Amino acid sequence: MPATLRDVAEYAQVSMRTVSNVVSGYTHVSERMRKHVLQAIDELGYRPNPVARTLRTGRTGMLAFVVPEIDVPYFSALARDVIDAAAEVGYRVMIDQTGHDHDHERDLLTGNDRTMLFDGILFSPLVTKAELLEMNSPTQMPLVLLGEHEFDGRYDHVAIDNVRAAYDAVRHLLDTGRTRVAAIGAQPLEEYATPQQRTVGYELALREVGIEPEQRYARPAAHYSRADGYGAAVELLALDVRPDAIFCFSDLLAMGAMRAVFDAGLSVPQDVAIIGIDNIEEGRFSRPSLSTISLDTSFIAEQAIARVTARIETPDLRPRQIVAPHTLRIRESTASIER
Amino acid sequence: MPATLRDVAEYAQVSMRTVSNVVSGYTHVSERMRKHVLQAIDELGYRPNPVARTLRTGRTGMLAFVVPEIDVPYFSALARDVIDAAAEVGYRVMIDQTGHDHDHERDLLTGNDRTMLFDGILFSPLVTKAELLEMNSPTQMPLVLLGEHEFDGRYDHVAIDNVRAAYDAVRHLLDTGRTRVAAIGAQPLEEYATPQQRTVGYELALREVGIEPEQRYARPAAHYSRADGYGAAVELLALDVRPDAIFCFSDLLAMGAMRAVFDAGLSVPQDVAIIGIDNIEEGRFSRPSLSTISLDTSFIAEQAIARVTARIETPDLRPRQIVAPHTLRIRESTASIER
DNA sequence: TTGTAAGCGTTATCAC
DNA sequence: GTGATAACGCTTACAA
Repeated sequence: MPATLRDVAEYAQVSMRTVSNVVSGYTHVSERMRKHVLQAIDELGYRPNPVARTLRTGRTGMLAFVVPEIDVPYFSALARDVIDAAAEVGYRVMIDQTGHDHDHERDLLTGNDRTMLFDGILFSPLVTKAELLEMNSPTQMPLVLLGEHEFDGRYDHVAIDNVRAAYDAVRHLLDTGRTRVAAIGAQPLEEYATPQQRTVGYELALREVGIEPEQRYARPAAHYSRADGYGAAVELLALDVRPDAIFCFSDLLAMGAMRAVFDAGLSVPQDVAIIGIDNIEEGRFSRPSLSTISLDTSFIAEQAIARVTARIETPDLRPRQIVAPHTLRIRESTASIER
Repeated sequence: MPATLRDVAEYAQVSMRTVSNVVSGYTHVSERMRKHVLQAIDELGYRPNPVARTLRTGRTGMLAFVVPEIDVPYFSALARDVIDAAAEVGYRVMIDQTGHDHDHERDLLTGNDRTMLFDGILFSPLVTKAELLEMNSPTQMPLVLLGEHEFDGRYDHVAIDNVRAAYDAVRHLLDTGRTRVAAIGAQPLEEYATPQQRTVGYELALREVGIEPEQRYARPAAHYSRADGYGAAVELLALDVRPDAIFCFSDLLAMGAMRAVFDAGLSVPQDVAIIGIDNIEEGRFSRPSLSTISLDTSFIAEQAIARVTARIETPDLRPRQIVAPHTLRIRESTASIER
C-alpha cells in the first residue's frame, strides 16, 4: 500500500493541508515546517496520486495525439515534435492510433470514447469531409485538427497550403524541363480534402505552362505507403507514353515509386524525375536523395500545442486556421538532365 | 457542465447504484429499468468520468511505452504493434519519449514522475547496466523491459538473443566470401548491454573462421542514426585496407553507411556488403535493398503486453525472460560477388 | 501560517 | 433488484 497524504500528515503530526501545501509547491509555509514535512514524505516514500489530483482539479495533464498510423515516418516525426512541444508546457502526450478506423475516430470526436483521460486532442484524421460536417454532437474537448480538411470555422486547424505545396512541387518539375508529369496519391473520390487540394495544385501548375492534365497520369493511392507508391509507379511506367516525372503526394509514395523505376530498368532522375511531400529523413539518405516539399513539423507541433492549451484555459476561443510554411527542397531525384 | 451519475439518477428517479449498474454492464438489473436508465443517459448526454472511475478502481486502463525517440523506425514500428496488442486487451498506450535523458528514465523507474496515470510500463531504455543495478527504490509499477540489458532476474524482460543475432549477421557476410568485416555501433564503454552483446556475437563469428577482430574495424555510434552510420562508414572507407563488408548494429546505421559508400564512389554490394538489424520497411525499398536481421516486433509487443497485464492482475509474479525469435533476411546489399 | 472539512464522480458495501 | 452511504486521495474555501 502506497502512503497517502493523510499518512504523511499523521506521521508528521501536521494537517493534510500543510502537507498538500508543501507537495504542490509554493504556498506560504515556514522553512522549518517544509523541511519537517519533506522528511516525513521521504521516510514514508510518499508519492502524490495523480488520479486523485486530477479528479479534484479536472486536469489530467495529458493530451491525445491521434493519427492513422504511428509508424508512418511523417507522423512519427510529427509525434516527436508534438511530444517535445507538449513537454515544454507541462503536458504529456498519449498517442492514439486509429488504424484507418473511422468509427474509432468518430468515437473520439463525439466523446463516445470510454477512456478519455486527457485534456485536449490533436487530431490528424482520416475522416471524410462529409463525416466531419455531419458530426452533430461534437465533444466539448478542446480539439485541434492537423493537416487535413478545409477550414470550416468550427475547429482550430493547423496545416500547410496544400494547393500551393503541390503547385510548387510540380512547377519545379516543369522548370527542370519535364513535360509529362504524372501524380500519385490523387483520390478518385472527393471525400478527402488533402489529396483533392494537392490535385488542384498539380493541375494548376500544368495548365499554367499550357499542359492539359491527363487522366491516365493521375494515379490514386489508398494509404500513401511505399507499397502503394510502388504499385502506382509500375502502372505509370507501363503506359505507351511513359511520364518523365512523377509528383508523389507523400515521400513514402515517392520511395516506393523510385524503387519501381529501378526495377523497370530505368533511372532516377535521368528517365523519370521524382518529387515527394513531407521531407522525411529517409529521403536525405536514399539514392538518389529525394526532392521534396518540406513541412515544418516543429512549427506545426508548436502551433497546435499552443492552440490546444490556450483552448484548455479559455474554451470559448474563436477557432483559427493556422497555415504552416513549406519549402521546396531540391535534391538528386529531380536533377536537371543533359539534353 | 457535463452530467454526472447523480444527475442521471435524479432525472430517472432511481438511485445512483442502479445507474452505475446499467453503465458498467452486467449486474442484475431488470430490462425495463435498463431501458429507462439508458434513455435518461441519452437525454442528458451523460458520459462516465474515467478519472473518478479510476480513483475508485485504481485502474487507469493506460500503459506507458517508453522509448528514447519515437521517430526511430524500429521504435515506431514497435509502438504500432504495442498499441495494437494493448487495444486487444482493453488498454491504451501513452508514449513517453525520453530523448536520451537518463534522469527522465530514472524518474519513471523510481516512481518520481509526477504524472503517472498508467497501470504499467513497457520500457525500452537507455539506462546503463550500472544505473539499472543501483536503482534502489524501484517503483511498484508493473514493468517490462524491452530489448536491452541482461536479464538480472528483477524485471520481466523481452528481447532477442543479441549475441546470436549479431553472430548470424556476420556469419552470413563471411559465407558470401567477405573477409574484412567491419562493425558500426559498438560502444567503447561497457555501459550498455545491447551493443556489447552484439559485439560479442560479431567477434565470435570472426574467430570461428579464424579471423582475429581488428580494433580499427569496430566503430562506435552514439545514436544508431543514419547520420552516425554515415560518419562511421566514411571513417572505415578511409582506412588503408578498406573493409569489404560492414555489419551495422541497426538498419538505420546501415542506411547511412550505404549512402557513404556511394558518396565514396563505391558500390554495394560489389565493393562493400552491408547488413543491418531491425528489418525496417525502408530497407525493403532502398537500392540496394538491405539485408538484415528481422526482429518479430509483433511477437515482442504481444509478449510484453501479456506480461505486463498479467503482472497488473498478479503483482507478485516471478520475473521472466522471454527471448524473441530473429531471422536472417538476405537481400541485395549482401549479394555474393563474382570473383 | 496552519487546521478543518467539504467536495470531485465514481464504485462497493451494506442493508432491505 | 434496488436504495442509501461510505470510501478512493486529493485540493481548496473557510476558519482560526
